Amino acid sequence: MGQRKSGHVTLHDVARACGYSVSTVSIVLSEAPLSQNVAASTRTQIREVAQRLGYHPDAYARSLRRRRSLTVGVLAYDLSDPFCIPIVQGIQSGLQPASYVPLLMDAQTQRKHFDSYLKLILERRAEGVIVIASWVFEETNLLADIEKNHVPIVILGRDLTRRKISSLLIDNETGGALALRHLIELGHRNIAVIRGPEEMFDSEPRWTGIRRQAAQSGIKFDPRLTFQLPGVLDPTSGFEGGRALARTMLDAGPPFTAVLAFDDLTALGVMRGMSEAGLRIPQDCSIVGFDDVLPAAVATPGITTVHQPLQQMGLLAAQWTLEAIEAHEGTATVHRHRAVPELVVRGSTGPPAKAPAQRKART
Amino acid sequence: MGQRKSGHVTLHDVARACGYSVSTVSIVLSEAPLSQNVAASTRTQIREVAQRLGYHPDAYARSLRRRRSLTVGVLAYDLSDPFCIPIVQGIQSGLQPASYVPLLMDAQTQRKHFDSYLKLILERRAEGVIVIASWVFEETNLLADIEKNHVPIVILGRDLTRRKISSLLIDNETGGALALRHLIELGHRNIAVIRGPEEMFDSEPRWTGIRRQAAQSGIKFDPRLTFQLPGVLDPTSGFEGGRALARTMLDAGPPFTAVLAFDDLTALGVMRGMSEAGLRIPQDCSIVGFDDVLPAAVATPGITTVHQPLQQMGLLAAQWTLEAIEAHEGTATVHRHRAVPELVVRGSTGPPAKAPAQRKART
DNA sequence: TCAAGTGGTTCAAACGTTTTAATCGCGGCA
DNA sequence: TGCCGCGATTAAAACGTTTGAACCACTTGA
Repeated sequence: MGQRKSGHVTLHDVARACGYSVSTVSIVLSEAPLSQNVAASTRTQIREVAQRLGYHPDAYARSLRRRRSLTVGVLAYDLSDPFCIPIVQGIQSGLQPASYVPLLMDAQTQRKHFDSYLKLILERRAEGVIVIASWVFEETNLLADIEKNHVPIVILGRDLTRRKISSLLIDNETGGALALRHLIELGHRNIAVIRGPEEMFDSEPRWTGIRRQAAQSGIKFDPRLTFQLPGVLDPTSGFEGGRALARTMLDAGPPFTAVLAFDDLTALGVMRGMSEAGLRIPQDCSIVGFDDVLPAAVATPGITTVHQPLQQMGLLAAQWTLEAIEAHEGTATVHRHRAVPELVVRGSTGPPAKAPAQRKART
Repeated sequence: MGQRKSGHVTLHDVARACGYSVSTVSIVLSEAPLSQNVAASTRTQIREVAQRLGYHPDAYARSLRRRRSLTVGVLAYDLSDPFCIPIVQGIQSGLQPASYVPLLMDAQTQRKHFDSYLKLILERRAEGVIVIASWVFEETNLLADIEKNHVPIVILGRDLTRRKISSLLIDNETGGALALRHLIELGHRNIAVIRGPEEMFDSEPRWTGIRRQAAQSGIKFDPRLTFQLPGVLDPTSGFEGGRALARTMLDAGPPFTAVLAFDDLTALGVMRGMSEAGLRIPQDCSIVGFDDVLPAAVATPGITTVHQPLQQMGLLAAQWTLEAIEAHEGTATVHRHRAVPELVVRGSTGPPAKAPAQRKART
């Protein structure tokens, strides 16, 4: 057809094809206020031609001129962690009504990706940035660049309010306490604990909450039954870690009737490990997880866990971002919110066995 | 500082700050061939100032001028389906080396999103489009628009080669046959089957493969043990469907020793349902899934399933796209590939029980 | 008759880059 | 002396839009 060098149909093409000027066509197709002055016949004609040629406005040219990208960068540390998905969906639905679009980037737990995607988001002139950071996220100096360019940031999973960055957190302490309390209320006293890896921000506060609750209930943890996951590479390593630790704790001595796992994948790993050792869940040993991700919900028995309102958190993050964009240069308030966790009781927990957990069969 | 109306630092700002012209600065910062002619001292000075001001080139202006966006649109039908994630990761790693960036959109199984995101991808001048379509994907006329604008498309999960669109498929027939054969080899004869919902493209060929294998092995399915999942809303509905059907099949008569489920989530649902009825997996009933998604791998027992090389498929899709972009207007070959499925045997299958499955306890 | 609308349409400048062609001072060469 | 080449830098046009201001041919009110 009448295509030019570039493969795309432009305003020019449409203008030429219907005999009007570029301006008129633009006014009509972008439904500018002025389009009321354009004769109705002209309007329909232009629209018709545009449709026929398959015209779509060039977002680059448009954003350049309008100086708005209607884009919010979303940087997730790893999409293959089921934890991220509901958050992203929440963000998406929060952005929707303002007709903003997420520019979604998956860092795949690699620092270099993290940096380059942050740069990319900046170059694409996202009007705001939302970072989902459960780890990897060390204070890049790119953050400084983002601030220099006056792009508002919201961070999920980490408190950076002291750096004037709105932060959205899970109340890990309360969550940890909640999980432990549940076990205690069921009657468990000898409880094995698996702490998260050092690199994760969630590990420490969760452990703090657990100890707080333990102290409050007059419970002591046997150090021989307190473990720590090694550094994480990918989300499934939590599973393998839990599985391995299950054997360790069965082999290495002291009796216990329940396991408090760092997160759901770890809990699932423990469940597998226990099962391989011939134990039944929850009759021989109760297991609690954390996060309430999909695999925990659809396992059998379902994993009792601490639910986090991930979707709402995503939504809120989106709203904060939009608000900050709106405020523009103005007084962008720095928010902080701790989402309240909720215990979800499923089949993996029950009253303690009379005889404490011990290996029943060999694999 | 010396900021203008727009919050962003521009080439102009840098030029003014260091006393050189915009051209020189551009040449240096974009490392154009000409930059060899620029005095070394000038170069370092410019770089230094740019760094200090936090300059990042405007992707909009740049792409507009260069007429390249270095972007490939990726439209997933639903990111919350764990099925999508490995594909997306594959795509990402396939795009990486060519320094293309995925523009990732999640249609969330909503038709309207699908359309508007496809439009958006077009407007953002993605140089190629990859569609992950297990359903919802009816022939939008937007597809025609994409073609009019000469943007190459690759589609995953559907054969559209007759419309000259490169298509990447799972060999559902072989996969279905594989799953059934496994059960037969274990000695199962009375097998319940759960077919996929009509709306999904995978349902029919998978069922065809199953019947082919059945005929070949001289097996007949009892129509009272052949079910179909109702239309799907979200990925978890497969779970609920399976759970409900487990009860149905136990209640409604004929004996069976194994269940062939449409996909992993359904299989997990069946497992839950069976367990609630007091049956043990695999002793009392074997279960096979399809897809090999994360929840199936980390459940206990692990779900025996048909693995699909999702990541490689994503990679391949990315490579095809890049190739088509490269060819540009030229002879873009239309590819078709059927990925070969592979059986993954886990704990959910075993030899048939002496006594066929039947309800043991009430919930 | 003239000024002031009015409805319909267009000019032209801008947005922030990239890139081709030009500019400029200067030493060397014939 | 005039010309060339050279190294360093810059002017200006283009990419596809949007938009305030202008334009034009009318009509209308005074």
